[in-house]
Amino acid sequence: MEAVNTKPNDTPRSMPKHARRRQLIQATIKCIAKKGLSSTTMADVTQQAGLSMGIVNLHFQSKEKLLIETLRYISDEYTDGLNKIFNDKSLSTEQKILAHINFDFSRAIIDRNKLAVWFAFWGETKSRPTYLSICASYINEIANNLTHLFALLKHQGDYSNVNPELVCTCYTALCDGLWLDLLITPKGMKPAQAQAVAMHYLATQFPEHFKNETEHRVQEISHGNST
Amino acid sequence: MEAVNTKPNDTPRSMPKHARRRQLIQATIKCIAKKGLSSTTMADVTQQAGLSMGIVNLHFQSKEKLLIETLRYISDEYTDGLNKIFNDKSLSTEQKILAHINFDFSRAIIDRNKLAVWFAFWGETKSRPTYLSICASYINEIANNLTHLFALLKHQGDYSNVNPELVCTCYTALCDGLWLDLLITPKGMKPAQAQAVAMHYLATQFPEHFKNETEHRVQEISHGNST
DNA sequence: CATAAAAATGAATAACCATTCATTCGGTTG
DNA sequence: CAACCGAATGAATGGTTATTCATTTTTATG
Repeated sequence: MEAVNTKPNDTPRSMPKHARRRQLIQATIKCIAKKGLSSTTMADVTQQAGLSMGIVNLHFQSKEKLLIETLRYISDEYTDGLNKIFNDKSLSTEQKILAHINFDFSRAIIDRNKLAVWFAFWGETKSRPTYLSICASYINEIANNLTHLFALLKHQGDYSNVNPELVCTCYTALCDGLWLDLLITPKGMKPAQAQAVAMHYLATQFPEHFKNETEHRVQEISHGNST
Repeated sequence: MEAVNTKPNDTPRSMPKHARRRQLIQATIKCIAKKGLSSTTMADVTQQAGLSMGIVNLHFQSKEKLLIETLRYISDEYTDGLNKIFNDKSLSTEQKILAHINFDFSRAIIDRNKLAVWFAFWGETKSRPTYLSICASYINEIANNLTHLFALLKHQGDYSNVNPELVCTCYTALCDGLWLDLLITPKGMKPAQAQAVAMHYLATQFPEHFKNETEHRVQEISHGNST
């Protein structure tokens, strides 16, 4: 009964399998961010993890499978986080949507390392059916949940001509596009700004709920405004 | 043995240099779409072009330079097309914005081969300063033009609380996000639909100008709507 | 403590790939 | 037509890289 601790201690020869796999996946993310997907090698990944060459094949069989698991990892992290919000019974519809925005632009998610990984994989979906199907499935899941939230909100105000599906498509695309801004112009676009932009759109659809929220956010950020 | 050529006429030993370069760039785009950036090889590209191995180094010195020129090619094609619109004196502000939407989702631009290329390069910007700077520069140029158009439109209606910069950021991000939808869910999202979504956002900001335009577009596409 | 099982190592291997350059080809010129 | 020259070729080269596996290290068991 040696209660050897499961603490973030460095390389206790034997971590549980899934932990070692996770360590390698995290190293992969760092490498893709640092060198790009196209020039990330096994040697890079194992070195980044502080382990030896053969370790990836031991745990993942092949490089390709490591990459697939890496995509699945960030995609699961993302959907799990969102599902916690969607399933939280203590939150109102409005609060869930606010929580979505906060989550979508939270540190853990829009960390530029991970953004680079997202885009790298998106860029390969056309040639790798496996990547495509992983992406397609999380996209559908989230779209269903969001559409449902917007449909609920529609009946909590004077929103008779809101089209929940359309709003979901628009809002989702907007968030993805803001991720691109965060990746490409990190100096020019801050997470809080991105959030304000997303909120600004929601306010156009659900002014009774989000108008005030929007105005103070946008004001904090942009100084040149209405005349 | 299929050397799918861009030109009707095959390989007249000596094309003008720039034409040969363009041929190789187009082959590169096809290869990136077909195999992904990370496993596109020189052999792939030259074979796709129906030419011999050494040809890329002859015309571009290195693979890396070929890739840079490929990014520059699609980025120039994009900005040139938009600049033609922005500089067209026969178009009103409103017409320019409509032309932007049409262009942004026109066949030539949202061809899925090219979308795959865009995302592949975006995914590498974090590790390649050259890619980043090419992207940053076209993004800025377009943002300036669009912001200007929105600022002009603001004074052609009752739009006193429109913030042109904010609208530009939002609209641009939205368009990029819609590109992602077109890339990843090609079966689920058609170009015309993407246009309708973008238009829908513009109508929230400039209803006097785009409201009608939007309604008929959205109706054509989505059937479940307002109640 | 001895032994077995599991995990990890990293040198060796084989496949792959960008680049080079001596040679060939095709068009042009005088 | 002959001589020339830039364009194009593609076999050869040398550097990388994913994968393997015999060996070593660590943990678990009795």
